[in-house]
Amino acid sequence: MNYSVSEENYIKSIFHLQKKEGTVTTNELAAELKTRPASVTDMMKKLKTKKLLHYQPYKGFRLTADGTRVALGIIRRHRLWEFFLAEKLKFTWDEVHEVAEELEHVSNKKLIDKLDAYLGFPKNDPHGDPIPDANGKIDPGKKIRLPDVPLQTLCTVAGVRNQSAELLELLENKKIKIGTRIEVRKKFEFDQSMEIKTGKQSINTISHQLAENILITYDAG
Amino acid sequence: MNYSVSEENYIKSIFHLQKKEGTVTTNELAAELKTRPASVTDMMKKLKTKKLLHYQPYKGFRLTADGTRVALGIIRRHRLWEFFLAEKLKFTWDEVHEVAEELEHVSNKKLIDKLDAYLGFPKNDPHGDPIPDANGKIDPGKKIRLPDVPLQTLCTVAGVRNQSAELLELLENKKIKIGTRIEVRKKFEFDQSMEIKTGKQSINTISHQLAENILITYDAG
DNA sequence: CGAATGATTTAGATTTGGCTAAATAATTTT
DNA sequence: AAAATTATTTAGCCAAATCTAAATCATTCG
Ligand SMILES: [Mn+2]
Ligand SMILES: [Mn+2]
Ligand SMILES: [Mn+2]
Ligand SMILES: [Mn+2]
Repeated sequence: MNYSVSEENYIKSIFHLQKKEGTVTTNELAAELKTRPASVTDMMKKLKTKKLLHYQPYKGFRLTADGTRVALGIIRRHRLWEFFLAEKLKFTWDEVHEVAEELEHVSNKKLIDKLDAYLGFPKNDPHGDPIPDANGKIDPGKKIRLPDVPLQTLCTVAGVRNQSAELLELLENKKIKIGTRIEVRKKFEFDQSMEIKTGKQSINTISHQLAENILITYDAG
Repeated sequence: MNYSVSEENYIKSIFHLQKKEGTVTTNELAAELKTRPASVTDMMKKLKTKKLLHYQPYKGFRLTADGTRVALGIIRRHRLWEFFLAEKLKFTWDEVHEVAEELEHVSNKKLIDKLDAYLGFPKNDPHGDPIPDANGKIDPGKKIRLPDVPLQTLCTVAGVRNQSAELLELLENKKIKIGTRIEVRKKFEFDQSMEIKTGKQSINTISHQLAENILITYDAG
């Protein structure tokens, strides 16, 4: 039940990559981790024997339920430290990630749970991303940024991250408001723009900047 | 200028061990780190090529000035985290060491200096040990526990760690009071008792419990 | 002094995580 | 449906940090 820094970095990357496509390829993961495809294959075999990964040679991979639980633990640590760094140590939001990248690997449960309590059980890190609780659950009513929603998942607009007139104008034009039902159909690698379906039928393309400012909740159930 | 977790653990252990005897032996260090003498020899060669160590085969080793600087950086990180864990996260003093043992290896200077500031530049960790400042200096007027003083180093009694009648009675009997000049002559492994010279000539043996409660400062210069 | 003893180093293996180059599988073109 | 291209895995190395067993150095004692 204890994983090396290297294993943890692989697990976390797989978790993030599979949000986009459901399955992760060797080359994608190698690029993300700045390593070589052959090294990825080696680690995949290892994580498979540890039952953290569904993996068939040549077919890509996905985390198992166990793997997902481990990933959420790492993400919890990462985001709690980011919150601490920004809130208490006065790092700016763009500096916290690099430091949290190291702190996340100190995996003492009592430390993290006490840190969580000390920080007042924050719901989101300084980038707006949700912080899993001690059981690895993300509050079901929790607001998530639209780019973090998996494809083909129906959800509901719950808020925006800033109140500028420019943003509100754009939202009005796209007919997106609190309560709008929304589903991401496709994400374009090139500029992170995405095709969404809102309401009953209308299909629309929105920029990454816009998507980042839309918060949603998953639908009940 | 960046060292592995393993290198750091070796460096820190050498620093602590050489306080007692000035020089450290292979077997001592192997016992301390729960590893084998052969592994120690390998690492000593490596630290020597990095100029952190004075080392002649069969002759034991000592940190160089560079090695000492590195050691003080690790000790600074360790003790600041211990202070944080006790003061902010409400760990008890006997729980902090184990967690700090991991956190000390996250060596981001900005992180540590901001943590120091956030904590209000504490002078001592929860065990009473002094915390080196950002330059690796221990406040020259800082109070150190007598067991942490190297052998044959003249220093001055500056305080005690508790005010119980029992302690004061013993101190009076041994003729130790604030301002007494004191020098540790010998430490006995068996019970950590030590032979000290106080004032002009009197040689005396004191227990570890007593020594731990005597705080000293180094003499000027 | 010269053996015996104990401490230390050397030699040779092992594990983990990484790399390059070559082989093989899958997909896309023609 | 081949051929060409791209993706992935295999094979063979390497470096760091460990270990065990054997060799060597240093010290002590008869
Ligand atoms: Mn990381
Ligand atoms: Mn973040
Ligand atoms: Mn450590
Ligand atoms: Mn301490």
